[in-house]
Amino acid sequence: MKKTDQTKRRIVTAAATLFNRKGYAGTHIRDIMEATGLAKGGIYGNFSSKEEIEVEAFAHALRCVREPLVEELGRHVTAPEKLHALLRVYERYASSPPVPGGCPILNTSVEADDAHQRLRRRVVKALDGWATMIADIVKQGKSEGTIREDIDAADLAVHFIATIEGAIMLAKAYGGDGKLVQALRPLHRLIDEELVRADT
Amino acid sequence: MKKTDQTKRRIVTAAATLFNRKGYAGTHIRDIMEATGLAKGGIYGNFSSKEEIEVEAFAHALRCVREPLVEELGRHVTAPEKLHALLRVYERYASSPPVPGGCPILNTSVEADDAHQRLRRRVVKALDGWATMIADIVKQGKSEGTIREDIDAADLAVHFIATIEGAIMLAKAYGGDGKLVQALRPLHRLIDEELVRADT
Amino acid sequence: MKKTDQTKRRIVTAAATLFNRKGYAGTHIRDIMEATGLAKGGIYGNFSSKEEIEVEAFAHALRCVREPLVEELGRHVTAPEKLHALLRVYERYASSPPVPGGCPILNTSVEADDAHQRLRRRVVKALDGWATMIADIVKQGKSEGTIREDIDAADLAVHFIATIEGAIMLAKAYGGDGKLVQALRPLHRLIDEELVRADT
Amino acid sequence: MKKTDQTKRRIVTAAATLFNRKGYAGTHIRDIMEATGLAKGGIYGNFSSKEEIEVEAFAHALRCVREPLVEELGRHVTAPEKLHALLRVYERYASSPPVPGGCPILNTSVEADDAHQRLRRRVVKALDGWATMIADIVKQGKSEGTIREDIDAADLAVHFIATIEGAIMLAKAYGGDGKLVQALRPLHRLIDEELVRADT
DNA sequence: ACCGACGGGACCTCCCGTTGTT
DNA sequence: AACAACGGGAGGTCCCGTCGGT
Repeated sequence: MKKTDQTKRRIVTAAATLFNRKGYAGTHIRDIMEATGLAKGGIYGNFSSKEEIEVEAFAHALRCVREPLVEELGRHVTAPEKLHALLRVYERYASSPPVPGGCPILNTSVEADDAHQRLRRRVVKALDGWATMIADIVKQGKSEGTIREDIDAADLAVHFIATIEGAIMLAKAYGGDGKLVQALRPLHRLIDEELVRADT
Repeated sequence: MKKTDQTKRRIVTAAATLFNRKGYAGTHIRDIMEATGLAKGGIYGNFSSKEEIEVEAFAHALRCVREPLVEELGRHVTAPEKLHALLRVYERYASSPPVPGGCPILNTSVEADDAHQRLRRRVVKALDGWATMIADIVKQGKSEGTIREDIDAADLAVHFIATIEGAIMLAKAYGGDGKLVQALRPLHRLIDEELVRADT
Repeated sequence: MKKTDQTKRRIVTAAATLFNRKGYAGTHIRDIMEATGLAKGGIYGNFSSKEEIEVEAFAHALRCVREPLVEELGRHVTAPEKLHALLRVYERYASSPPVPGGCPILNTSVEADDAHQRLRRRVVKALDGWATMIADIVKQGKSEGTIREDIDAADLAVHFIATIEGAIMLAKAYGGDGKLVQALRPLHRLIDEELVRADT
Repeated sequence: MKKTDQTKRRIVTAAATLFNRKGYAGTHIRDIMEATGLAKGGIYGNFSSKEEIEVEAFAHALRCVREPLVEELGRHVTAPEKLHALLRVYERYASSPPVPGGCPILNTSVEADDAHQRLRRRVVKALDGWATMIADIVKQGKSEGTIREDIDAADLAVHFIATIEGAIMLAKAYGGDGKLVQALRPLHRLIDEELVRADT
């Protein structure tokens, strides 16, 4: 029972990286075999199909992405600080991403067309969760008086997510983190301006 | 000569849509055959490989994306108006995209890993061209006095592009244009605030 | 009418060389197109199928092989001289073959299995003709008193042909004419010994 | 490990016959599938490419050719006897060849043009080995006093090989072993004459 | 008479998933 | 539980031959 879980974990971990780097269609069972050192039987004994691996690997990638973020947010107190910290977490995506290959949400969303409804639904759920997380920070900021009351939390959350994801795409295309920092800089300024005005 | 070009165009057009919707790895020659009504001979008589189709299809998709944008920008005079118009063009991406399947730059960038260097370079070139286009509008705004002098044109361009691309990703994931509009709204406000402050 | 023949000749000549070098299965219509500068229509307007080209190309190759041989034999009078001359003709096969690629009879014979009965029959006819030619020389030698009466003309002819063809094979494998000369040398000696003994 | 080797052997054996009969270009994977009863997965699980099968099949064919020859030579003592025995082995090539389709060295040599350098090198190696084997017999004959000292071992070996190969070609073309025996008969006589003169 | 586009099919290779085996 | 062999099928490429056009 424990051995099984360990092997499943090995497969899922390796697959998550491969899928994130080469896409779902571009990653073959053979790649996972090589990455895990397992034979075919070892993989299909733990998963019934490639799609099942895809779903679990995506879930695993999400956990890898979320954990360090939540941890980092826990280190800060006020909402603006948390938002700044969130941006800084993503600014490190190019140099040291939680899962190699960029943001799994972005990558999966782009590839998950009509033929991958299962993954598409998971992507939406992940995005909803992420948006809620940001919106909650904004609400906290309103409660604690650090963020203006007339700011639409949902709007801001969606705006942040969009910019962050687009910035990660740029980072992947250009191959460095320069564009990432550049793209997110206005968000830092946005946070400070909301705060300032909140005081006024 | 005319017949060939016509058929090539038919292939490229169909392929551009297919690639944009299902990805490069996820689109098969068979799909292109069905979409064009051609047999294999008809396709490989005009292109020597799938990769060649990919490259030309991406170029075609770029033209489809750029043309309506340039056209729309030409209808406006001042820089802020142009920037608003640019955002509005992309807000229509969910309901009526120039190429079905979302933004070809985004989609190609996400799929183009180390194994597709040729496409990756084209993506970077496209992004550079787009950034230049936006930066030029900002510079024009400075000249005409509608945009503050201390705005960094390049930063703003990258920020816009990131947000727009991320918003298109959201639109594709959620399946409507609600998130798109939501994500871009702060950019509209940003434009107006730059202008206001420029007056001050 | 004259133009057609000229084009057919161009095709046949080019095809003969290609077939002799790369084999029938290994030569494609595209190769013939490139070698002749013709398009598909130009080829299939003169021949109804690849097999028809094969048959005519083989016939052409045979003529190319036979003509210089007959011509050379005509320059000599006695049978032993003719036989020596014949061997010398073939000793030049490696450096300057009448058709590039070796002996078309050998090449065609090896490739012509059950699926190429038509070519196989032509090969046999060519071999029969060649054997007859050699046997006739031997018979002439007997008449003129230069060759012993108890020599079997047919046996000698077949022996010569076998050795010559095998020697050509060696020349192709090794890439020079050293082995060719080496393999045929005993035949020269054989001729002289037959003559000497005939005198005894 | 045992199962694999068995299947590989099955593939190699079947392929050797097919290649020898229909040529390398003329033999398709489908033919090997039918001959072995295996599916594509079974073949490409044991060999990475058709070329790899070609190389191994040629090596196998060589072994099939050499073994009975070496065995037969071992049954004789003196050099002339061995040479006669060698010829007799090849005289049986038409009726019962070690590999159906004729001599693999001949067939491979004829087909192996510039595009098959790997096979061509193997052919040369096989021919060298064969020539050495014959030359060694001649040298043994000189030592034991059954063959004249002034006979060039290498020349004789090459001559024998050429005649034998050419004779096998004739046998394949004509479809019986009559020509084979006819072509090799002078070699038998040559052996006896060398012996006789050695005594003088 | 020749060109060039195309249909249709075959070939090699690879890939997913199953099965027998250890 | 993991391995290794295999079935079955699809994908990209190429190739023969036809047909409309010039």
